[in-house]
Amino acid sequence: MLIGELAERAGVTAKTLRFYERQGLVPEPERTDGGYRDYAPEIVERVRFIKDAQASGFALVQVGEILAIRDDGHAPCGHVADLVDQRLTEVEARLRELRAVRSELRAIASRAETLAPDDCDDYCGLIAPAAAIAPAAPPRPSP
Amino acid sequence: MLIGELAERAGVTAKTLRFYERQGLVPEPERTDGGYRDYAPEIVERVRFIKDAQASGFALVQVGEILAIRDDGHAPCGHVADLVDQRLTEVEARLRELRAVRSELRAIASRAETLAPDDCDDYCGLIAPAAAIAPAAPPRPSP
DNA sequence: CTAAGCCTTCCCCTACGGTGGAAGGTCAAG
DNA sequence: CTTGACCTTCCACCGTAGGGGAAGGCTTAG
Repeated sequence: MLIGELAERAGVTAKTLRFYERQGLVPEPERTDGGYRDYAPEIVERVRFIKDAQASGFALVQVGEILAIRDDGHAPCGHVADLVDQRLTEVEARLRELRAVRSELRAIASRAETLAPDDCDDYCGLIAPAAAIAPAAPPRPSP
Repeated sequence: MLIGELAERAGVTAKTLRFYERQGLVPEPERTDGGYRDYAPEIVERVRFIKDAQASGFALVQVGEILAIRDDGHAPCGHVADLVDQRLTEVEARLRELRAVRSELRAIASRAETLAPDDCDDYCGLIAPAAAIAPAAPPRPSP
């Protein structure tokens, strides 16, 4: 199977497949006499798995770890459970940040309904008070 | 005021200030005879405003738009209200995505408690069903 | 005179997941 | 023989918000 066919069957582009190969997510396939990549049919499943794992919120590095364990002949379940915990922590942190930003934006929106432009003497009277409420990135612990 | 002093007063680095200048967020200041940037004192407020707007969830491009309106002598309130609506829409979309990812990760975590590694015959029995549930990026509308 | 502590410009690097394009090789059909 | 569709490699770039460090200039105190 040439790269174009694999790409179509797996729902990605050929560029993406070469990228995955460079990242070590997809093994280097055989080559035809002409130098074309010649994939075994089961690679389709591998690429689909990569897409599924991405859709579940894993970064490609993590997908790579899972695949590497699998390629070593082990069941990656334990490592996957660890990765899930990691990702859940990250995702929840990001959710908290975004909720803070959202409430800040909502506060601005509600101020916008009451503040007359004439009261706006600094750069923007709507925005200025923001820093006092949502210090998302604390300036203290700089590594 | 030289760049180091402005940096310290505004709570950013000198690198950041030069970056803001390149992005058009801070006007090019006068220069001393020696070629050093020499800022007017009120620039401190401008840089602080940039930080506040960032903390409220605006991207630097958007802060630039607000400042440009202000520099034109207008009150940017109307545009700010528009920007707030835009950002709210984006932030809420991102929140929905992240919530979907989170519930997907939770589903995997709960499957991990029941699935024995032996039942895991494909790449990872925990992950595979994901695509059916959380198709975050629809493959159809590709521009 | 010289060393320290500022400042200058310049270019590259980070993470993330690819995308775009140039220059050229391969393969099958007409 | 040529055209067109496919493939190859390599290099560069997208966005975001800067950071790292080199090589050199300015200023001031000792």
